[in-house]
Amino acid sequence: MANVTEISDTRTRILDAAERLFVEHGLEATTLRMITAEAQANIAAVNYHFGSKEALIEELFRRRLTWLNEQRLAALDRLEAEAGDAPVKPRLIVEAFFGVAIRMAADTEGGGRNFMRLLSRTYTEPAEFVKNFLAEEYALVLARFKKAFFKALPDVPQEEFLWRFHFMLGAMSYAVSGADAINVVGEGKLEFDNAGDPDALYARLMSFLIGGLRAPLPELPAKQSKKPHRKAA
Amino acid sequence: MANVTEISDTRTRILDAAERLFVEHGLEATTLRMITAEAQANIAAVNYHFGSKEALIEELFRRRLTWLNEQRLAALDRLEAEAGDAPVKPRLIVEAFFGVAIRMAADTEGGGRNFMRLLSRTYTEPAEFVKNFLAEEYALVLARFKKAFFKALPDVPQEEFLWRFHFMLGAMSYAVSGADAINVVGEGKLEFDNAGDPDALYARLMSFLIGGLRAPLPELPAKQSKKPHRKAA
DNA sequence: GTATCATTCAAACGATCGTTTGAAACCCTT
DNA sequence: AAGGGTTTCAAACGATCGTTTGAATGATAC
Repeated sequence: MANVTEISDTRTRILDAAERLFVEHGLEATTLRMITAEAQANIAAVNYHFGSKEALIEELFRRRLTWLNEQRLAALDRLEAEAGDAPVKPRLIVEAFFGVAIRMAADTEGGGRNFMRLLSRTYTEPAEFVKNFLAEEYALVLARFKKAFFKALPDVPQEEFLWRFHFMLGAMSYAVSGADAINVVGEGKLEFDNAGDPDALYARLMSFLIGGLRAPLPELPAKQSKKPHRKAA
Repeated sequence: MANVTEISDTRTRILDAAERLFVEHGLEATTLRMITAEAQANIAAVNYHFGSKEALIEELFRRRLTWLNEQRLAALDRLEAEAGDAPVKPRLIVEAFFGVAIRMAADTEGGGRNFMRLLSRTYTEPAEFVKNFLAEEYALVLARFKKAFFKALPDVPQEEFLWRFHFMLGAMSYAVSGADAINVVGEGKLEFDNAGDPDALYARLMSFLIGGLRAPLPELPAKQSKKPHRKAA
């Protein structure tokens, strides 16, 4: 162990370079040679420091995601402490969960923005080991927030809420992906760079999310009694 | 040309197989050998019928996306014809744009479901040629719908609306991705298979989208007068 | 100075990728 | 039955992937 206080700078350079490149090209299309070239390291350094490309990806997500979810839980802790036995207002829970993420996505220098764009996209990533890893990493924080939401929204059926939460995640994902995709919508006519004004993006997204969360409950089509089995049409 | 009425079944089998596999593994991770194996065709058939993997992907998107967008435009045409000079109600425009997509996503037999899941994910796809292709394919339909929305929502600033439209696309994307990602949220506790009840999903998503679209406008942070250049903090 | 460890490096590994080839098989018209 | 055009096939192409190797280099402790 050469230097304990500044653990192998190569490791960090590789992680940072990988983060940038994964956002730009995707997990599969980014090669270890691209990464090590950008990190100014040798190709063998990846397997030396991480063991494999897969392990590198996991470590890359872990170092940011752990922090992100800790922040989320801490924010929820504060809210629940303030509220005492009363339920926390839904809007505040939404802000605790998504606000931390949007704030992280606003960090252009520290790489938080890159990571959030990567994370958003990865939520629907097909690769099996990524899905499993994310599910595990999210389990605790999701359980806590779901519980808080259920308590805060007693009039909303739980299944309905879970869907709305899912939709909210989608909206946030696209909000963070930002200019990548929205230029398709905006046709370049308007200035669509959320890095230019993260506070505005935050305000916009929150309005939208709260609006969707608090929307009138849908009239669901004729409830098929419990187990329809839906044989023939 | 062997048979004009039933153009080379191999072509179609390859497209269908590719669609299934692309959803499951992603564009990059799906190899031509996997595709031709599933399609019961020879590996060379892809390059014979399409020219390249890239061309196969474009053709795969084109055959469904063209139809989808035609349906969207037709639906909008009907709405505008009914409304005459008056603006069409926002909720109806939303239903025209997203309803067609959700309905397509409900088609489990014809492959529409697979395609919509693929399309949703691909909207944030990093691959350059995919982005360009999608932007081109979407240009017309987006222009029409944006115009209709602007007319229907004169009180909403256009930039605000474009963001909300962007958020709506994200919500729909996740709605269609369905069980893939939502099991992370649902933890398998609830039954989360939108294929089981597409009508319910449609109703849920519409409520959410309309709620978000019609949400109170956000209070944007201190408007930096036009061109802030934002040098130092 | 020397032994010991951690790290870096150039080079090569086998595997697999998309693509190409040239011949065989097939189909339809004459 | 013969011919020409279309489609399929097994096999191979060069390129590039993630990974491994073994020696060179660096830093630390004795």
